[in-house]
Amino acid sequence: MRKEDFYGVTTAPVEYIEFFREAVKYQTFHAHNAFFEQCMYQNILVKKYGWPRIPIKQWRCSMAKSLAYAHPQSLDNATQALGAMHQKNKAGRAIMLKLCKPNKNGGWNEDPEDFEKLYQYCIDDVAAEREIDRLLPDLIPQEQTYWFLDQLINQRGISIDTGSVKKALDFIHTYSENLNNIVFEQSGMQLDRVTRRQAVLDWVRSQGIEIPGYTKGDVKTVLEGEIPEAVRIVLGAKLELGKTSVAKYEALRNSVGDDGRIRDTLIYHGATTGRWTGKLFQLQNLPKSSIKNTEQAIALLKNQTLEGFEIFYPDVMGALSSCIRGMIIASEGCELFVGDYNAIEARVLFWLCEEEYGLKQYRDGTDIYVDMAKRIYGGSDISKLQRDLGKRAVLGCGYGMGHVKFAQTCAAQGQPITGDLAERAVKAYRDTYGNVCRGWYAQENAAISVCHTKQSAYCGRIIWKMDSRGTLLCQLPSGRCLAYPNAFLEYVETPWGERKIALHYMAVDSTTKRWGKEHTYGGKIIENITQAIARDLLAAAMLRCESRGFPVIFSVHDEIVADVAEGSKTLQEFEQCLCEVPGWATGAPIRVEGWVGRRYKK
DNA sequence: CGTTCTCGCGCG
DNA sequence: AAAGCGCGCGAGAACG
Repeated sequence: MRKEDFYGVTTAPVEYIEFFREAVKYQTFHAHNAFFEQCMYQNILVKKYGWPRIPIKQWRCSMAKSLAYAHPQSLDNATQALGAMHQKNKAGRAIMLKLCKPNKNGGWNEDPEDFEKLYQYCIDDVAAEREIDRLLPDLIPQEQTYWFLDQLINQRGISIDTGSVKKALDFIHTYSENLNNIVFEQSGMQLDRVTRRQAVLDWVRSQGIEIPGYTKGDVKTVLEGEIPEAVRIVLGAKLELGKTSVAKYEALRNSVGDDGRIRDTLIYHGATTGRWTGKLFQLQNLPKSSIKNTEQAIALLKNQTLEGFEIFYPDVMGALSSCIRGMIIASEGCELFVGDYNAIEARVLFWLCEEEYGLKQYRDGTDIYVDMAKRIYGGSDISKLQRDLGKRAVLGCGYGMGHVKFAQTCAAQGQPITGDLAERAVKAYRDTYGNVCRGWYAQENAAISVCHTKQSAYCGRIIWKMDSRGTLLCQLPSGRCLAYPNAFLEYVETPWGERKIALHYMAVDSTTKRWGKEHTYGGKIIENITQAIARDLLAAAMLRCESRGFPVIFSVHDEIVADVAEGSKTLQEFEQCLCEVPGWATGAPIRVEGWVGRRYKK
């Protein structure tokens, strides 16, 4: 970049450096997605041009603020949702992207008019960022601390076994090409690959076979029936190649840095409940391994040809999918310390609702799933399968699920049950943990009443209040608030056909990504709060880990992973660190299980 | 031809 | 009494 191109100002950069040297002593630096800004500042201005380093703690991020206030992530959508005066300059953004990429002839776009528009885009962006930073409430101090930790973790990155990733991609490409060739032959040259949903469905139906949709379940059901061999082969190929999980190897290859680490994969407060979400190589949905010895599979992946690998693992794609977690490895001279919170949400739910019987069970170490199974089945001799149903009830019925949905959920998880049994399970849960059910109605009523009166109110461990922008706030025991923007009351028709008042608010729809009207009810509110409290416990533990010599590399909702110098720490110290709870959570019955190893696994 | 929507997958 | 919830990404299909 020519020096006079810097924001269109022709003053010598040296003056800026002096200005920054002074400013860095006492100023904070604000940006929307400050991680990006930090990368550019550190790697270009500091490393190449000698500007002064800005410590993480002097950065602030309006994207983090927007997410924590249950508003959209992107600057564009956030300014729209807030009705800001300054909106994102979309045309300018298009120019920026154009100037970033080579043109068709491989040269660079150097149109001076485009540069003028680029400068204006930068100015507009700063105006929009300033305005929303002003409109949005600051993070509370505790959350600001968690955001600093988030930035540190995202900069630190995660060590990846890049050699094995490369080998797995070779296997995947060869194997899927072979399989697609077979599909091509078997379909009479009608289908070149099985990922074309509509084309495959049309073809299957043309073969006289009925198929409702193209989900794994739909395909499996059809495969169980009497069908032509060609259809069997094509649908079998769909199941093998339909594992989106294998695409994660591609994601890894595309996002790993030259030093073998992936960075910037966590989004602070990505979910409205405060949970971290993921991007690039999304860590929150890595498939669990379905094979016994993943270490062995990865060793074969390293040393064998595809043909050799296939002898040990005929389900090549399934085996590779099982190896993905193992691509995350400890850094040189380090070990992974991994800790998992046992049934964190069920425990937090009882604590939130002051459900004393459930709390006592967890404190006493009762097998709570067996206890629930006894109540459902009415016997005392509980089989493994019956305990499984008890577990599904304990983990699934805390947020108001009805028996029809419960039966569906069980079937989807491979344990189909009768409607009668589903009814008994739901009733058993509600009878046993009455305070949980009372919590649904209490929180819903409190939220609605505060929305109506605008006066703050306690409800158990929660405080509800309205802020000056009309956002309904749900203050958690940690002091953090969940936000329900533009809250208002309106009638809805319930699933059972009744008309009743419901809490409405604006939100980013998690599937459509659009800003729109939503409404909520007791079970959902309790779920939001429970998930949020579990996240607060996790965040507090991550911070403790960091300060006690367990450098955190990521977390997955109920699990913390640290990359620790070999021999410097014990597992017991780590588990102890995770088990502590902040003062606000005294009495929450937490249990942690940990392990140490060189490769990540589940 | 590039962007947006929809479906399907996998996790807690 | 009643209604589980929270995510992101890839690929294809639809749209402009």
